[in-house]
Amino acid sequence: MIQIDYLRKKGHRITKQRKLVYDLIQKKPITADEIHFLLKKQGQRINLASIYRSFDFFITYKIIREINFLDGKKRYERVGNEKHHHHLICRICGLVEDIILINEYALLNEINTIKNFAVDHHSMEFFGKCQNCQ
Amino acid sequence: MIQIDYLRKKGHRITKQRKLVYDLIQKKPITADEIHFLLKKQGQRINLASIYRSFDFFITYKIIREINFLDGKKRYERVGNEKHHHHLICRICGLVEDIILINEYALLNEINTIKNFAVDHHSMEFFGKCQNCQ
DNA sequence: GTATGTGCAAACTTTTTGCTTTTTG
DNA sequence: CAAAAAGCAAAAAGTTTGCACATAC
Repeated sequence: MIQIDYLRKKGHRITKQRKLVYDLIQKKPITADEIHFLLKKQGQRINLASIYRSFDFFITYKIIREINFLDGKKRYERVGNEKHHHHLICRICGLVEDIILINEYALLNEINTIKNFAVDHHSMEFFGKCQNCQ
Repeated sequence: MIQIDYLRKKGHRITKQRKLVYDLIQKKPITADEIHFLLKKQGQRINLASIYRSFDFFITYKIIREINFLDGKKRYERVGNEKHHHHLICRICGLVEDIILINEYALLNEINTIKNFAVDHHSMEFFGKCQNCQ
């Protein structure tokens, strides 16, 4: 709730809709449409436009970020305190697993120094078959 | 022209439009709209729908692949014989530079063995400031 | 109470599809 | 010439926006 309290202190209102969106994004990367569908099923009153506006809002505060799994939809995931991670996306069952890479530092260093490119954000997605689906 | 000849032998027609799309994708990652705009400017007769259908066609033969720079548009790039590469995307000038990573093998090995996830494709994009824009 | 945020409807952007006409081989 | 691909127009997805109404604080 630390993030939510912070936003409130900043003078923003934590509406029921924002909270619902926030809570769902905590669980796993999700699209606007998935959020809309899930909440409607639960009988919640929420509009797609509000979901998109919530995204903008949370992105501004770096509470969520956009990611893309090459399926034509934008997905959003939480930005927590945890180490920057990436995704394993199973083509069979659709499972999305977070992964933290031991060799990542070497990689970023390689880019920053050898290429002299100042990286401020990066994304890595790995597509294939998960343990269960192989 | 090896790829083009291969397609012809497969019984496909290499139309003027397909060739135009093919040639542009050879140069750099590009969107449907950019291709359309460029070709129209050159006075070529080509329809957006045909561009999208060319994409599907070339993707089927793994001659191009889809990539995503988180700007809401799908981009396509050539799949050549060159080593699998990734992208440095400058937020200032929009430059896209290909990069081949020394430490990539270690990374993929890490995923395949430690996570037991069979990677068949992956994408990495690095956002930031290029040498000139820093 | 009032400013901020939501709902709704319409617009906009990107991509896809059905059908007719054109063109490649 | 016949099959394959392109053009055109309309539709489908996904996302954004203006404005009236609702609500968090």
